[in-house]
Amino acid sequence: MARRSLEKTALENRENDLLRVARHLFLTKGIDGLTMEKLAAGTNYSKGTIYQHFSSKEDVLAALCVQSSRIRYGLLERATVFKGRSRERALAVAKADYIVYRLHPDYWRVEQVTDILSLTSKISPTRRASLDALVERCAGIAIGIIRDGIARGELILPSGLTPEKFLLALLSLTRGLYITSSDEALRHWAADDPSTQEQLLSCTFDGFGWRPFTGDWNYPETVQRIWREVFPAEATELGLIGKHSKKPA
Amino acid sequence: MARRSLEKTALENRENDLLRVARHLFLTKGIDGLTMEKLAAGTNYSKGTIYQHFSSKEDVLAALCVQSSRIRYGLLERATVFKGRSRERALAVAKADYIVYRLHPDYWRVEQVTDILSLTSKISPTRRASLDALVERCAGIAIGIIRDGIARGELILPSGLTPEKFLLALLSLTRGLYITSSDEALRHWAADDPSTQEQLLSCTFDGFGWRPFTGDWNYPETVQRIWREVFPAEATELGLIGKHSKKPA
DNA sequence: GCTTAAATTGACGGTTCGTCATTCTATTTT
DNA sequence: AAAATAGAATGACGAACCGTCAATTTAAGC
Repeated sequence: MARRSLEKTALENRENDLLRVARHLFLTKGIDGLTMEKLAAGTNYSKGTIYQHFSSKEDVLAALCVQSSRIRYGLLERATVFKGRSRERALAVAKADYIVYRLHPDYWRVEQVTDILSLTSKISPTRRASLDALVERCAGIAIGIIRDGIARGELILPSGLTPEKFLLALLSLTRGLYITSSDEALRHWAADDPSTQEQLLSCTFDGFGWRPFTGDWNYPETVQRIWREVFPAEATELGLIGKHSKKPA
Repeated sequence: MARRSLEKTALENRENDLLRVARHLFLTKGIDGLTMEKLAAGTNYSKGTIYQHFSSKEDVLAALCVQSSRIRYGLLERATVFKGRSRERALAVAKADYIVYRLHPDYWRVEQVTDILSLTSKISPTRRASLDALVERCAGIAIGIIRDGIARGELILPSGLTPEKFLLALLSLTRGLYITSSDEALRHWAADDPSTQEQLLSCTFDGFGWRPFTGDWNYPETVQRIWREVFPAEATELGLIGKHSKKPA
């Protein structure tokens, strides 16, 4: 049965090729620039072959989201093992999202667009299942840390607020901060610098009663530890860890 | 010159007709369901005529955003005259957004989609100018209230945080809460009930140091006042003001 | 070398966008 | 009233794209 069907790895390789080109097309030309024709032309496969991998153009986007979620999940798994208070670990989770945004802006944007356009119908069932499972697991990690904070008595949510609602607020903040191509005015002020995210997140954590509060803990040092201990490679790539590991003014 | 050109009101009426149908198409069938052909068929105008109003399909979306922004701006103007502490007025602004979301979900969704897809290029310049100006004015109202809070000493932002960044956080929260068609999981927990928004907003205001804090003020009463004094008609339409104006459990 | 089934292809039907030459309409001129 | 004219409306058309499928290619097995 050496050739009864295409070898598994060959299939996977081709799919990766296709997705790499798709990602590039999407990033450079936008969602309308990503067409099945161009995808075929850019990979030397025919359209028919592409449709053996993806059931539709939307399915291609979903496949990109799966890849993106895998990256995020990998980062989140590393973030969870960070030793520290629950709020420190939540900060590590936030940094994981920041890394996805900065190091994989193409993926970030794909997720944004796919999220907004409800293209559930044209995604192949198996891919939808994979994607749902991955998203669920990512959310589970965050919820887990929040629950842990509650269990340790470090996070005391106001009555009526569930961990899920709190997570929704945090996700909203993160996604809103890194929204691409919104009003120029706001974008201009928000910028991509990590300190803005840290400040806004600090205030939000404080507001929801997550101890230790901003004034009672050296969170800039926590951030440094996160970069060094959890995401050293990514920090280097982002230029956040130099020879002298001091935080620039 | 009675007929040198089509009368102004006639043109406007037709544009309103077109936009009403476009809105309906968009809401019921999604962005792909809104096509210029269907728009022509649904209004008994030909495609060529439609293209005298809108330079492209994206331009139609932008025109809908202009209408939406007008509605929002009208609500915001009313919110600003609310008598109370700065944080109370900020709450009124948040309720204005809630009204847009609940009473005009079609507009809300159009704004979401238009925001994400960067379709700046195909919008007619004059419409883009109108839209930018409106969005700017809406943001200006919110920024004004924030600045007022700072001036009165009721809001003390941490050093390094500007009013603009703070507003970005608030907008992110609002938009994130009312995001349509995201992960089913989170959507399910968040729901549309106003109390969730109020709770999350309260915590956020607290976290950013906006006095009086949640525990020091009767904000549920403020909410009641906002509905009664600022948005009575809308509250009735939403079923939030009944015969016995008590807040249901 | 022949058979056979899986893999690949690109032409095709169906849609949609945006244009533009043509047709229509109503006012102005003779 | 008839002709002239300019602005408004039309829909056929070219181009681009999606997703399909009959025809073709490829290579394994004998």
